[in-house]
Amino acid sequence: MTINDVARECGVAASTVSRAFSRPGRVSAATAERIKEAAERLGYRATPLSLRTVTGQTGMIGLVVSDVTNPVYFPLIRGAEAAATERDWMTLLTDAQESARKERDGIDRSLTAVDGLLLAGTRMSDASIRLVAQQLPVVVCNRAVTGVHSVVADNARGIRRAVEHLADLGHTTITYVAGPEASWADGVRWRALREATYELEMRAVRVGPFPPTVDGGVSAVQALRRLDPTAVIAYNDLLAIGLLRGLAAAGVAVPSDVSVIGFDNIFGSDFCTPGLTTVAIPLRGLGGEAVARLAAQIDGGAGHQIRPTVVPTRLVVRDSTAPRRAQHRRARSSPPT
Amino acid sequence: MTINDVARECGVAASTVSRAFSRPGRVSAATAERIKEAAERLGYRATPLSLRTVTGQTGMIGLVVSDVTNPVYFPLIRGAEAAATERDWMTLLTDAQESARKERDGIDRSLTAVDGLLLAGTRMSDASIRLVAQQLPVVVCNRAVTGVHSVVADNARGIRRAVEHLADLGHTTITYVAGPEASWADGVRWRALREATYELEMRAVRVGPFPPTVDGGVSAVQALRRLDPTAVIAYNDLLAIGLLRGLAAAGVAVPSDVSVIGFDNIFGSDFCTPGLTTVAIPLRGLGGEAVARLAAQIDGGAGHQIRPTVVPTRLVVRDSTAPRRAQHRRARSSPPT
DNA sequence: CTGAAAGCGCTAACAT
DNA sequence: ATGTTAGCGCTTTCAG
Repeated sequence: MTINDVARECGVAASTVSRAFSRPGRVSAATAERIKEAAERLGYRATPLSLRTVTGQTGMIGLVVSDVTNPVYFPLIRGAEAAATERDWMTLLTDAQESARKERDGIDRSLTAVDGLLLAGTRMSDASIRLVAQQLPVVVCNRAVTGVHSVVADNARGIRRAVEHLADLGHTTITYVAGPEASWADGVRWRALREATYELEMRAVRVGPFPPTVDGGVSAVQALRRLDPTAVIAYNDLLAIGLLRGLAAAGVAVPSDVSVIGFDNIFGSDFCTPGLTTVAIPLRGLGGEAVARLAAQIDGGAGHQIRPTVVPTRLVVRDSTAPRRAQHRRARSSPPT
Repeated sequence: MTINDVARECGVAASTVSRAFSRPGRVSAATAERIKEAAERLGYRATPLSLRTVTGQTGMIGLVVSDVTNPVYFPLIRGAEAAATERDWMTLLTDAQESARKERDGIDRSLTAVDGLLLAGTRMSDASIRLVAQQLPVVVCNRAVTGVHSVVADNARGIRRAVEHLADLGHTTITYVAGPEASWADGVRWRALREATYELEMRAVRVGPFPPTVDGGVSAVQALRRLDPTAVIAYNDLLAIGLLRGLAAAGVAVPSDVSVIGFDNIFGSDFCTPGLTTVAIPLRGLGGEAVARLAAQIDGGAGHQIRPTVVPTRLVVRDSTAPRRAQHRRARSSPPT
């Protein structure tokens, strides 16, 4: 069923059928009606991909995530999907599976298929990203790359809130459990932590890096125990949840022995034990915002301001944080109160 | 950069360039080399979407999920993604957002863009699915539809194992907390539960339906408390995790007062409290298998056996199941042992 | 308001 | 082994 079949059926030219669909108003109401009716009857469906050859547009955007399996992306994907659908775009999903090569390949293959690209959690270098952005509209999520449009969370403010919260609870030293070194967010969070602790006259300690997974968190506990911290902020919730498990297994009580704070407020951070105090990012909104920025580039052409869009963060206090324990926990035999 | 630019650069015909890429061996090694070099230099990239007009193929498959936010789909999406990439296909993702209309729309829009369609957790009627399957290759995940290719988990065996496990623990009555009525899996699981309990001379009780979400599970607790069950099997893990939370809030101890079993083994079922005993589905494999079946249809043409591919399930025993409590729990004031 | 014709990037006959 | 030609489904001039 092509546009020609519909045209023949209605006794009009193919171009008229085309106009009836893509240029409403440039065709008389009567014929437009007739055409739509015939199209419906014949079961004709527009083939947006044909446009690629003639207009250069495909009506699709690419979404490359570093790992579809990571719960952080759930709301982000949905937000992007919804915003794309609203603009009548379809979403081409690519899972990099935490592999730089797969990511590059996926981007390469997307390049000619999409009108724009969303990069979420990319592991590529800034230079590589800029190279891609030269070829088509790109928006990077949760990372700032000079010269490339991006949408980032207000990491610094989130960390600041977390540190203040711990300060209120009487903590004086905060241990940061670091995520991957290639992660832009990890750098920003650690820096913000140092600044905030400095201002509040606290101490900051860093351990890691660790893989940003539950298992990574479990394995981090060993390093942590030597430090015997009273307050920990983890790079993200996955790591924090792993910490919770590892600490429980080691007989360290959270939050009475040590307070733990995560980042992202992912699915599961509310029903782990204890419920995780964490910095929430409006990931859904972030995804939508990213698509909006992409749309601005695609429709509006080049230029505009290239400064990152910043979405706010907030601290969600649950049960993994508590006042600092009075004395040193070495006397493991001390009876519980 | 088109095929023509490369052709001009090399002093050959466009068709030769085309052949150099898509029909290796039908062009002399020397020219092939020359062409590839020039293409590289000019930054030419193949545009697979153009093929749609001439070959009818797009090199993309569609993946429609009822809710991208549901953790069950993550391994499935990844499995499908990986299998598709292996075959050099790209994945067009559509999120139905639990809305039948959005699902229909998404499918409609995919129809002309993809070579085949994977339906995961579809809410459509069997008839509608068959209608779609008439228009292009379709594989349904986790649901059997006569006349349509499908990949399903061995729900019955999973339930059977769960029931046996509870029987071993001395339980005599099992309460099933049902999921959505439109869900094929819900029907199958409940039926299997009835059969298994019948064989083992136990009793089966059903409550619900409830939305298959954590909140749904929390709200199900009210209905459950009237029944005062000793063993519960929930439609899925989301529901089961909600149950765990609701029961804890109501002061009912799991597993000593009541055993709870879920289904799916989703992310989070291991770190909720207590760890959830659940029936695991190899979702990743299921997604890969579904793509394989799709490939068989696309390449191999029509026909073949249309019987569902069945992937195995297994029971993962964690901490939410225990021997049946000795006496009736009404005396809420009885001291803990 | 509508038709005719050209052309998008590419491949598939059909020649040579 | 390679060039020529036609044509895929669609939009876009350009006429009328």
